[in-house]
Amino acid sequence: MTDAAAARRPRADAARNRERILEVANEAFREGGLEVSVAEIARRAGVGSGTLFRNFPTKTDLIHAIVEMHMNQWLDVIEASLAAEDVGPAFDAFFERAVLFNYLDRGMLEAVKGGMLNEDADLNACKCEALESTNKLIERAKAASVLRKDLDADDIYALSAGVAESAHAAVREGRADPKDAYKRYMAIVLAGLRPHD
Amino acid sequence: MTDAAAARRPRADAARNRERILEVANEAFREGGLEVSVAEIARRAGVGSGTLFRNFPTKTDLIHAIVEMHMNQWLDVIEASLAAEDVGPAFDAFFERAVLFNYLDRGMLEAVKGGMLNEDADLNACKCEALESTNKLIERAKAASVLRKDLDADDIYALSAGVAESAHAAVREGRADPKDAYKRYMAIVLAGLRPHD
DNA sequence: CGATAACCGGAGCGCTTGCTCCGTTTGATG
DNA sequence: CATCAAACGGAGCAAGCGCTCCGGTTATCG
Repeated sequence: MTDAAAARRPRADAARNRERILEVANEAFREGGLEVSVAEIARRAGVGSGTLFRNFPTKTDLIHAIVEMHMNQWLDVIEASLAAEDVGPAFDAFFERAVLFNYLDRGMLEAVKGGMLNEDADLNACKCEALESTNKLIERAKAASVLRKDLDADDIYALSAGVAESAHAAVREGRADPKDAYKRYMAIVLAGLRPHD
Repeated sequence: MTDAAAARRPRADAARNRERILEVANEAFREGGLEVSVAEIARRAGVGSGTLFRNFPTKTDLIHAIVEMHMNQWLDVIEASLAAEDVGPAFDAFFERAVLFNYLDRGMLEAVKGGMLNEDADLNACKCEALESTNKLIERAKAASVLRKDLDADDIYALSAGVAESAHAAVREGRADPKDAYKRYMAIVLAGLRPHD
């Protein structure tokens, strides 16, 4: 077993290339969206397209790998939010991170919109876990009366994506500093999320 | 002059084809977004691609024609909203129409997002006129205390696009009737748009 | 009812994209 | 250091795109 594992350990340069491809692809998709060509990514990674396709037989496979990476990081975010003390600020901070998740990464936003999470079993499992944990957070927020009662995790994620899109629109028109363009719209939606009196 | 005008009047079949192409393209873009191919539109219109390109030398030209069509209709919507009596309901109804404008037409949403309005002089003029009229409506809403004071027309359009995207997300997850999926999210944003007490 | 100019359809061009194939190079191993 | 499977790079393929070109068709009008 140890032999087999050792024998199958990839060559050093191969491992380095794989990592570099993921790194570069992540950055490229974040800035340029999923339509960035595979050739472009290979070029930026200083690698032939053959090498790229050996690691990720399909462009979709490459995207999946990156999405999975982000999803796992996201699960940590949820966990951290669940560990916070004050429910009100915790929910607001969580919502801000959800908005930023969509706002800062064109690729992820497009991947989610394109329904990539639903077509892959692993990612779907990840997503279900995230939804479940998020719903815990949401129930607490409802109990603390900082959130309308007629909303669930899916709604919150849908709304966070919407805020990100609104902010993108404002930036596109050159009417806001890209650094915090999302904040005004987020504040509006957060206000709308409070229980009505 | 009459002779020249008459001589240049297009042939009956040509005019019919042009209209049919616009009709079909509008529908195709609405449902499938701007990435619908020109060949596909020609096919659906029962026309050769040569005919299509004679009427609209560029795919962009075709899109411009449709966008202009919708923009003119939109100017009427604004005018009608300005003519309404009760400011509060008028603003809410206007916002709903803005949301629907983005929600029901993938092509228009993408055209706006792609910055097509800013690159064309005619459309840009149309857009400026729309923004100006919309700001009148907004000032009235502010005066009637149904709208935060720190917002303008661009903000409202950005937010309406965001609501449409949120609704699209909900529909994509199969969690809402496409017919009125936008209503819940719109209500939330509208609540957030009220002046804070 | 010709004659003719306007109009038609679709084959085909050039380009880009995701992906494959294969001759060459290179890191690991005894 | 020699050996060789493993990994490399990039030329090349098929498919799809926007767009052009041209031989055939047809609406229009004297």
